[in-house]
Amino acid sequence: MNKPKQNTLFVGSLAKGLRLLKAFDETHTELSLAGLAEITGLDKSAVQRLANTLHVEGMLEKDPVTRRYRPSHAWLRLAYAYYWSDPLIARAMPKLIDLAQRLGETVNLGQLSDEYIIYAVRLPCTRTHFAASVPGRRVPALSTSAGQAILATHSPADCAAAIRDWHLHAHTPQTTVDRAAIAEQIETARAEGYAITHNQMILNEIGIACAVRGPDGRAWAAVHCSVSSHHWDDARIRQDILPWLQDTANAISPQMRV
Amino acid sequence: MNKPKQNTLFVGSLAKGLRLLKAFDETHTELSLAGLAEITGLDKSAVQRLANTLHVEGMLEKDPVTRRYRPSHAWLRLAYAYYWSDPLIARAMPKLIDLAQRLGETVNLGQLSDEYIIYAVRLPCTRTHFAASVPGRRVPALSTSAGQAILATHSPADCAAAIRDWHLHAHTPQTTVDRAAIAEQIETARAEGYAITHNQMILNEIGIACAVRGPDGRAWAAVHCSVSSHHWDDARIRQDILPWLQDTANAISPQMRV
DNA sequence: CCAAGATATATCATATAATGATATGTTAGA
DNA sequence: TCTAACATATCATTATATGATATATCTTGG
Repeated sequence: MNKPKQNTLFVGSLAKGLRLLKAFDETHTELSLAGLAEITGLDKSAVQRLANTLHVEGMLEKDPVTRRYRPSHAWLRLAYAYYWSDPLIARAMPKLIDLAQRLGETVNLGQLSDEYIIYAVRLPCTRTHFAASVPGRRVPALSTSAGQAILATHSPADCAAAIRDWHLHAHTPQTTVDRAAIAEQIETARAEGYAITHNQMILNEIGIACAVRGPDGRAWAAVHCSVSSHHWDDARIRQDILPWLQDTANAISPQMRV
Repeated sequence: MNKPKQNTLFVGSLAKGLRLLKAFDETHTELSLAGLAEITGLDKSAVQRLANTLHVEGMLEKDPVTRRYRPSHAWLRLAYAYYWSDPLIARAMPKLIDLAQRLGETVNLGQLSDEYIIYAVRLPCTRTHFAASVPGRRVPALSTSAGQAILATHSPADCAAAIRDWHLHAHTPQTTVDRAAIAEQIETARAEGYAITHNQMILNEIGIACAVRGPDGRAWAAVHCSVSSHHWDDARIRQDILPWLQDTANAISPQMRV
């Protein structure tokens, strides 16, 4: 039917099965066969067989009464395997815990994943919206302080390309969609060594981030702190949060050769 | 070749692909083709095709130099989808955050998953071992305070069957492997309304848990707190932790019909 | 309460697409 | 440099996934 990839070492049935898994997100928390068929673009029969297989294999929960499918606990186990596989997580975790306790504010570890920042670790210290309290959320990198702090460590060329090409999405009316303005913010971040954003993902939210640099000086992750503008202003953030944040980011960064 | 399940609505290729995903865990953080073949029991060619497919579809990262495969960020996104799909998580999260802040100790939400407790939410407030700081870990239910608190809400028959049949694993030299002793502990939990365990997963660790009951009175989840026996004894736990823990568990439990 | 529409489940002949053996290319270690 | 282990590529074969269709079941509105 569709032949999107190279042949003979690409197993289409497996790829289709993965489409079912990826169909679930914030807005699709449980799906019927028909719903799955619509989202994935697969025909009824295929969805039936694939969903049944995933159910038998423990990857999909099935409500016996509504017959709808939901993600299973296996999805959490995969995340657990991820955490062990990424050495950065193990190095960062104890320091992030200390930081969160010291600040009393929500602390995150954001990682660059293509054009997006994915929050791999979240340590919420205060009630926030749900999306900010569970790991795995993915948001456009340009709109986040973490993304800006990371990009500020990349070469000017890579950085410019990112500012030009990467996706943007106005989560709030005040989300910065002007790419020139974003370029300026990143330049500031390059000069100052940290990034601050306002009202990007949600109103009255201030994000502040310091990059976790690799041995070559470039960063692929950032320590990030999210606070409410009701309780904090930029001056106090710079005074009471920034120093600890920078220390933590530096401590996580692997030692450079002297 | 192998025909383990019913036919015609079971897609073998998809099931095999899932075997590759499940091959990764604490001890297998990155795997070569040969390693994957060994763990999954699939032949070289199958592993080659399936791994390539998972890589192309973004489910496996591939180190260009070692040619080894690792879990990708997509695994975290699946967890994110899970969190949205489980209504208990949304209800529990803000209350767990409050509890963790109040206690200053690590707070977890454990859910019963077959014979195991899977820690869906972890809010570490103090440095612990890595396994206890990231969500998704699965441990035998009988060995955890969360599992005992949950089982104590089930019918005596179900409870007895669980104590008889469920898997046990001695994570420490002091892990309780005597099923009669576990039965007693669960009876105590039934009477007291909470469960306490010592040195089950790691030495010098005290676990305390209160069940989150459903509308029918039975529980499938528990709020759990893990503290060090160096800093806490049972008396102080009962006085300074237990009341808050119980309040939180009750607040998460859906209202019963009056 | 019943009928109509939607949705889930089951069946089956057909050819596509997965299979696994083999061959070639590449890396790492002695 | 040679050798062993591993990764990648190729290909004929048929087993396996496919999707159309038929039946059962649930849901909804009159």
